[in-house]
Amino acid sequence: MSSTPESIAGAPLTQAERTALSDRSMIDAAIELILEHGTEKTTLKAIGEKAGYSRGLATYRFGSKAGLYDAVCKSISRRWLDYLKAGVGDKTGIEAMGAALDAFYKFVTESPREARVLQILYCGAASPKSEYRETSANIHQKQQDDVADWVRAGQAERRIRGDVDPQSVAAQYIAYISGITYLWLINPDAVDFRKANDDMKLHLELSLSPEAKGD
Amino acid sequence: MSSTPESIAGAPLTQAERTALSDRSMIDAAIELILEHGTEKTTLKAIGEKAGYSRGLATYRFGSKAGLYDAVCKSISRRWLDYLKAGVGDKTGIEAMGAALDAFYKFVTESPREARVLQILYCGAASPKSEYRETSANIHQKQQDDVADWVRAGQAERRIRGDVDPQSVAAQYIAYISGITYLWLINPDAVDFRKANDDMKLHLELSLSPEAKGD
DNA sequence: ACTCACTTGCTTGTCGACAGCAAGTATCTT
DNA sequence: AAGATACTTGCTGTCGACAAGCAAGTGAGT
Repeated sequence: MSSTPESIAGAPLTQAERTALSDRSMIDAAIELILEHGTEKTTLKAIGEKAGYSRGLATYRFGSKAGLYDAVCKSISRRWLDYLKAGVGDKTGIEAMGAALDAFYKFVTESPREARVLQILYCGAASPKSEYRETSANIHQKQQDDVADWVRAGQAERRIRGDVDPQSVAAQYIAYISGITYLWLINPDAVDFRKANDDMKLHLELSLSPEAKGD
Repeated sequence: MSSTPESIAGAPLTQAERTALSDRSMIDAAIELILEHGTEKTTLKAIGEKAGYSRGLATYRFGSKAGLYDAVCKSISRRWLDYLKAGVGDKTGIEAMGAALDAFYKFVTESPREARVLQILYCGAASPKSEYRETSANIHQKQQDDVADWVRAGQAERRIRGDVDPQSVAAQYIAYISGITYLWLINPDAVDFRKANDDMKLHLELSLSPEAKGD
């Protein structure tokens, strides 16, 4: 009976390859199932079996349901950061903020499933005793700090008015993205991402550019 | 043996009064427990017993855990709408949007527990099969429509530039409130609500008022 | 105003499903 | 071959849900 799952295709896998494969499979299965049933109604048994393993592997590997969701969260976040990096490059100021909105739109349209699941997980992190709350808080904090840096750089180049507080602008910007994604999640038809982002870009221009009244 | 829970205080209660009392008690208990443990780790047994009843009453009365959370969501929403009405009155345009931000700040500072729980419940509504998703979607949609009306009224009075789309501005505005509340929830120290709202008001002024360049 | 049939509020017994754990088996590694 | 590591299976306590039962409230007929 040499037809173990791995050896069917030929060469046997190393231990490292086996764990990498089962990790990937279970994270993918989790994404699929969260999309369909949400985080609460998705069971570890369903995840393990959909990935082609036993009901117990997910717990064994990730320690707990929250541990698995934390891994999924980090996995999708990495993908999103790739989009972000590719879109923004080393732009700064209003330009960077506009490019990030475009990157986000691209992420949502090209990988809507990942985007949805990421937002669902972020929402789960809002619960008082969520075990991956730190993960969400750190990601949001880092993104907010990056935006604040863009604003500061823009101010240094005199392309953003000097009397705005970078941290506050960044908070507002991140809040918009988080909020619009939530609205899209609970009522996809009610949100026109393209239009909302274009309007946001216009408003950023109007409220941040130094040419306007004041400053 | 006339010392039933109700008759201790004197007059016996009517059926309607009894349900009103137990409903209220259970909703209050749920708010308390959600604050402490989140929605998932709060049990119906704990809610019923904290309210002074049996483990089974919550299920019996609200049908399911989701049914109870739906009731809590609606209960807190009503309170928030009171704040909103009192703060905005019949203002319109940018003024109304500023007043709503002030009302929201007041709600968050005066009833932080309710505000937190409401946001936690909204987050729970993001899950694909959440049974109170409709409730959240409706509330957000209605608020967005109200804001759009303020914008239209402001445009009619020539106090808001005519070339912005009311629906889009409203979406952006609601997204900001939703997003900043989420950020506050997962990391309360990182959000200065007062400052963020003041900045938001300034940016609304800059991007919506017709005196600026263009239009 | 008393009572008896009926309704409604609430509790308790029970069940299937779940997350998590520990002990066991199969597969790699040296 | 023998140890290490990937994975499975047996088990337990707890959960939400349901249904049957109990107790308190209600109202029509006398």
